[in-house]
Amino acid sequence: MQVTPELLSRFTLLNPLPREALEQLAPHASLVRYARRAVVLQAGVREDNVCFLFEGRLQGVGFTIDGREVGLYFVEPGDFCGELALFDDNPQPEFVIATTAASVVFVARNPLREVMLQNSSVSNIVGRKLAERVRQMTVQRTLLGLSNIPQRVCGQLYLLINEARRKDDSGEIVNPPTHKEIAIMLNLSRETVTRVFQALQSRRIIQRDGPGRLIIADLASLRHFAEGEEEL
Amino acid sequence: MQVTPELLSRFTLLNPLPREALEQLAPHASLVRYARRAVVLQAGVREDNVCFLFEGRLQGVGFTIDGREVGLYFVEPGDFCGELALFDDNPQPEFVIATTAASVVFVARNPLREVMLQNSSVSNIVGRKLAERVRQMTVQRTLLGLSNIPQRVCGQLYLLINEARRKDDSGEIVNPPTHKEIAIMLNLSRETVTRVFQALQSRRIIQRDGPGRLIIADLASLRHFAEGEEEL
DNA sequence: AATTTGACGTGACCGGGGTCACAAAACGGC
DNA sequence: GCCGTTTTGTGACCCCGGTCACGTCAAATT
Repeated sequence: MQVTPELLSRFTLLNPLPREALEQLAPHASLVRYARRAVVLQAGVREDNVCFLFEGRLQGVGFTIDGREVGLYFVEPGDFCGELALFDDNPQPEFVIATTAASVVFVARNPLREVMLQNSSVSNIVGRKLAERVRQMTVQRTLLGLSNIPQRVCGQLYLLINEARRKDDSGEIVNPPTHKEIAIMLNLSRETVTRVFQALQSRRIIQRDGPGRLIIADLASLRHFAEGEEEL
Repeated sequence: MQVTPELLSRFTLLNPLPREALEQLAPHASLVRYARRAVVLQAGVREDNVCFLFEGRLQGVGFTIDGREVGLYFVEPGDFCGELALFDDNPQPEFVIATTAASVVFVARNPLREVMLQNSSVSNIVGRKLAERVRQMTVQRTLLGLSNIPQRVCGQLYLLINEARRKDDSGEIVNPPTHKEIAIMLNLSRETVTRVFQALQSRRIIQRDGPGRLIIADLASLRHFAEGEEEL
């Protein structure tokens, strides 16, 4: 489906671009809808598109040699993935999979790369974004160092809230990831995540609200657990 | 200590730079020696230098809330770290520590950034390097997904050889990391790494050669273990 | 040479999270 | 609404890597 410059400008990465650049990119962009579980980006091959998420949620996923899934990061609406293709011609290192029905905007890599080079301020923006991803990966890796498992889960939950809306002492996660999706992010089994969630629910810290909405009723307590000031 | 353009050009990142750019950078560069265990880059503060490793080995290290060390990556001679400062003003996310006595070349971030911007081909090189780091982190994270622990250790060992010299079916690691340094990379205890090393030594797969040299006698077997085709 | 330090080696114990096996509930499509 | 599919919930068992507590050894420091 065709994409307008206006749609492109709604992404934080592209928003600072001058109008002309957006018009240059629009013909090389397309809007694609994916069902839950669909593969958005393939691992091991050179992907020729950068993928901007419009709605839904994506997850970067790797696989170990013995076939175990490894969760790498989540992509929230407005964010993007597959940006490594802008820097070199090496293959995409991980799969990107839709964890919910999602619509994404693909922008062809070569035109985007040209825009990046011509507009020197833009390559800054892209670089800044990539740097931010490295920081995210570092935080995520540090989470895995926690030997207290409930703490690890709480830390992940807290990160997920940051990415979404957050109020003073409560928050919510729309279309929360499944327990399994969280589990592979944290090197845990799905059952363990379920048990931690149970404990948090019985303490009225989190609360399900129908389908696709998780309410954080007591954000302060969650942070305490995440920071290890209190044991679950 | 003063740094010559020639010294700068010995780093793969800076090597493609034109002579004039190197001369522009040299006055803002300095050679510093560090003892083992010294902190080369501080976490949580804005670092004003990019750090090029001349000799020795560095390790990126994070700390969990409960004080546990988390190994993030190794830096081998010729490589660099602290490059995130080139992209934004946010703090350095992790510590970088010398695992052996090391000499590094600090290049002030602002001049390097300017060289990067003026020489558009150079920003490509930096971006490419950053992309490569993301790929490395992805591989490292995937290693942690392996539930078979000896396999995990073998995989790490194999990565370490790649970064150093490697022949057809044998190799060596000079100044190998300590067991503890490997352990924190893999979310393992030091003892577990020791035991795996013992197993590999008794099978004549690896072999210590005095201080500071680890010989991989049977690279093929090591790869088999790393790929899970054989159980240790 | 004596002392200290840090790395390596090794055994015993134990606890917690993986695994397996189900059951229940929620979801989605028709 | 109904039914297949997916997700969530829960118990029992058990293995294996963490932890602790040493001992050994080589190198650096005095």
